[in-house]
Amino acid sequence: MAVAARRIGAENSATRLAILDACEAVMVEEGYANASTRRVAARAGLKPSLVHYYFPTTDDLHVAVYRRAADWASEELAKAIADPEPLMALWRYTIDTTRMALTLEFMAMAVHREALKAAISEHAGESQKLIIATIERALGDKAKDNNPTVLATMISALGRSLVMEAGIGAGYGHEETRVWFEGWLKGLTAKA
Amino acid sequence: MAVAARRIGAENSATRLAILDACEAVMVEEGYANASTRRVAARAGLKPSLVHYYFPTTDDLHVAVYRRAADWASEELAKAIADPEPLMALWRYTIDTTRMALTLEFMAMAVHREALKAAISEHAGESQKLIIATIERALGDKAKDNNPTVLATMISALGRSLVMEAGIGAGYGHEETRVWFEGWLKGLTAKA
Amino acid sequence: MAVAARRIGAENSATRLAILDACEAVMVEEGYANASTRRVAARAGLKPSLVHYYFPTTDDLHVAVYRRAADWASEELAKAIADPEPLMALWRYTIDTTRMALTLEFMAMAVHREALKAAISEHAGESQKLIIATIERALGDKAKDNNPTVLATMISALGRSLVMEAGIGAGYGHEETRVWFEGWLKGLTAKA
Amino acid sequence: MAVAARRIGAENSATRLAILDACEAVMVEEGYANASTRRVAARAGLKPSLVHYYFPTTDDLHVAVYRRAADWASEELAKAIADPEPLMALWRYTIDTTRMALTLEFMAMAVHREALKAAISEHAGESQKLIIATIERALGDKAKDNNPTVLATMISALGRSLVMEAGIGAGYGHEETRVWFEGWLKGLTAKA
DNA sequence: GATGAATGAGAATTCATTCAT
DNA sequence: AATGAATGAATTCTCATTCAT
Repeated sequence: MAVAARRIGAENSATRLAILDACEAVMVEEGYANASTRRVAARAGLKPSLVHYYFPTTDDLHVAVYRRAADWASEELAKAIADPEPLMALWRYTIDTTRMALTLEFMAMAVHREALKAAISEHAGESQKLIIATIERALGDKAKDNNPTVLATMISALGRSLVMEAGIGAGYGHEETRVWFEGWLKGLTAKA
Repeated sequence: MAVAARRIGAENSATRLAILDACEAVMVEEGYANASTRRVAARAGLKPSLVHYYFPTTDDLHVAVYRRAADWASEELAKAIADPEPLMALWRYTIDTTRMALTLEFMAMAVHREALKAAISEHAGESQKLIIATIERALGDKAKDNNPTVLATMISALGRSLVMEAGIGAGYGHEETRVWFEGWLKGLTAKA
Repeated sequence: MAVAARRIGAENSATRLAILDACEAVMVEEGYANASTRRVAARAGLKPSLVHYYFPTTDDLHVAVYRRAADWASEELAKAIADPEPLMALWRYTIDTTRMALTLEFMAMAVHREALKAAISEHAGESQKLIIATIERALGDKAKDNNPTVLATMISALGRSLVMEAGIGAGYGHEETRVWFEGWLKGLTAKA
Repeated sequence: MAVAARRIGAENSATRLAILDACEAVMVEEGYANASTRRVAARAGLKPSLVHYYFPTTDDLHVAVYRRAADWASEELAKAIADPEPLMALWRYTIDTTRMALTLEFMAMAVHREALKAAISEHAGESQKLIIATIERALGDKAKDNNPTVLATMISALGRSLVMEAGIGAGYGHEETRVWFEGWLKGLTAKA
């Protein structure tokens, strides 16, 4: 678009943040399909027009919410990596329900939205590499017997599934698996 | 299943099936949020009123699509279980992209829709039990070293993640994991 | 679009015609830029949604109004051509203020709207050919001294200008020109 | 002109001129209906507020654009009149596509806008008188056989029609008429 | 079994305009 | 001289749903 880049005021104006918060809340509670500018505005106690003032298109809003969430996630990941027990910290980071619920909402949305696809894909790749490197470090010698890439993927996959099924109330056997997996993870680190 | 069929017209009228097909296609291609009765009608080349004639509410339609998909999935699962190599068949069943893409769409939708939550939860539970039993049988003695419940959950989790990330174009390290996991699965079965 | 052609009921349902009438009126009185579905609905005493039911997009509505007007114009032209004094009848047809005001509105609109451009272009070409043929016939021998194509173009050009400037309240010298031109036209026919 | 200038800031500040240029461009390319302050601002690479700073209301902006265009036109007309071959120069001035396209846009707009109606009407009257006087002078004795007022009106009418139809891609027979008319005009002047 | 008509709600934008700084 | 914030009104369009035939 030819439009002069509409950087609205401070990237961190209180209003802007309120809108992002509201949108995030609506997404988690009612699903991405319901995160309309109207609903978000209502949730934030603002006029719909104001939402459009800060985020010209609904897509812009969604992407902005994603970016902020992704940035937070990166920070959390950085902390986890710095933990004395990085594997367990990684696992806790992965099954953090609140964050993961939002992530899953974005993943569902992204399947049909190019703008998000790109953003998520990039962030996911970076995180994944970081995680693999951390696991490698954490395992030390044991990395030979336990492929870090495989382990990283397993952790994400399992974490996602647990949160996902908790969301639908399904999940027969998940508690049992969680317990077993945590025990196994601890075993890995303990001897390492 | 708990949901009462609010269907009108023959259960298997060609029109009814065409509507279900169209709805499924829209869901996979454009996401559940876009599976409106109008879009589905357009896709099927039918009038919107006709869709409402068969499925009074949009929810009825979505649930009907889910029910049919779940029934198909159950049949596929039954076949997999009967396979001479049940573990590998289970794995192939799990990572069947087309089916899984639809399933993921339903899972995303269900988080915010009670009617589906119940339906999915029930079906998932039944499948899971069947899968666990199959794994137990397939492993025989080895079931002691490889908890079948954990294995079942791992298979689903990994399968879902692979399909999910393929959908977004993300997935660093997934191919490597898939290869490793299939090898490991084969190893299990080979000796079993 | 994949949508099943949405032929709404009888091409001549009363409602449909009321909408076309209202749109035409708004266009003439407030200009094409104000012929919004809302305004048209208000004018017709109908709900805006109903307008969209009959004309999915605003463009569809505008084009439909144009087509009807063009059909009417063709009929009027046919009558004029059949008149015992075709040249004068043609002139009267050309400076029919009501019709011409609408035509001018469409021409202004068409400059920036492809769908209309094509429709107008086609209709104008057909009419022009008919008019030229008529003039040729009316002039008989005199066609040698008065190029029918030129005359046809002059008649349209002058007619348009007169109506146009009457609309703006400008038009110094137009009355004088009109009188002179009509006298000249009469002279042509008289001797012919 | 009658309309009071509601201008703020220097009459010729670069910004003000940039806004006028942008508005003119939008009008020609997208039509007056799309010459909103926002679109104009975007086109000029400026903030919408700035446009309102220079032109409090949208109408002010449109009128200012018209005024400038009218002034330019008057200058061009003056040059044409001073030409050794004033009739041909007048004709070239009339069918200058760029200028005429803008004029037609204003005429279409003026039909429904009082402020413009007055401005255009006044300017058109002045120009017309000037043109008639010029033709009278150019024709000399021949003015008896070729009514200058009629000729002036013919020239405008034909010029407008040619540009108008070129804009819509219509115009069967227009080229032929143009050639004939130019020949005729030359004939008039040659012998004069 | 099917469909046309109608409606109210909601969604995404766009816009002109005001105001405080 | 310029601009960010805010707002209310309009606009186009989509949707689910109801109803009468």
